[in-house]
Amino acid sequence: MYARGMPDGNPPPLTPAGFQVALALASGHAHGYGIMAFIAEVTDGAAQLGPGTLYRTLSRLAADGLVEETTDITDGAPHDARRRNYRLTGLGRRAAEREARQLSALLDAASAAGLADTGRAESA
Amino acid sequence: MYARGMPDGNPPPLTPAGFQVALALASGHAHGYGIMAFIAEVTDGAAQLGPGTLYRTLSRLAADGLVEETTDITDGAPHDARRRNYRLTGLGRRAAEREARQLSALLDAASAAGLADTGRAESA
DNA sequence: TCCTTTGTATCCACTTTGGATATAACGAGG
DNA sequence: CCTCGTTATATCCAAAGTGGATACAAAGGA
Repeated sequence: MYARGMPDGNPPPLTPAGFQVALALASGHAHGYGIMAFIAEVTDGAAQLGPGTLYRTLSRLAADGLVEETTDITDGAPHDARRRNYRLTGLGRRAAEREARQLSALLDAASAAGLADTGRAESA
Repeated sequence: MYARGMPDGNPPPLTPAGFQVALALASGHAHGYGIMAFIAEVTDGAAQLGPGTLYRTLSRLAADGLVEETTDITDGAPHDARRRNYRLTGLGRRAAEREARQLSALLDAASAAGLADTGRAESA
């Protein structure tokens, strides 16, 4: 029995913060501080992921098997012993993909309702 | 003083449920039950907005001036006295638009990270 | 009449979040 | 070497948001 979602089955739903963390990891940011910076940058400061939410979310994701800590050093970075690096597991990736699909459906509806400057397919 | 956000200034951020409700209203669904059905339909049953969250969210949005109750009957519907109809205010619309923009930014990042089957601009 | 569906409302327990606080290693400058 | 600002992780508390059960009642068809 795992905390949520079977490792081989369907991934559990992601919280908003969980999705943001997964997105940052998928974008090549491996450690906490980098994740915070990335999210702030992508959303232009609008969505701020504070340390409380961030580290709690990381542990939860790890406990659920969506994320795992890595030991391999990202060479290019000067090796900071304080850093803890993570990567998405297969399950975590599937969870993020699913969440993205759902958000996409909502945004399509938003476009249809005239709430979004349709960067999405509006025609046809 | 208003609960959150000035009526003329910047709208307050929407909760996930708040965005869904606003989206449903913008899509022409005026009352609670219809909103629930719409969200379930759009997300293909994945995101379920239960009655607890729904009605609580509606009152909160109303208290914050993002939504207002309407008395005008949507003719075409057989007039059901039980229904309470709502519409988005200007402030509410701006809040929803902003939220859509933010989600859009996150989804763009998700596309860039290979998490989404890019329905969005990937080319160029 | 009876039963199902539509419709709104409220309650409780749980999860999630935001923000403050603490602690410490890193790196640059003096 | 010492100090200071930044990077970095961790934990705590109070507040906010959510999910689901429960309740109640009107509408409408059989």
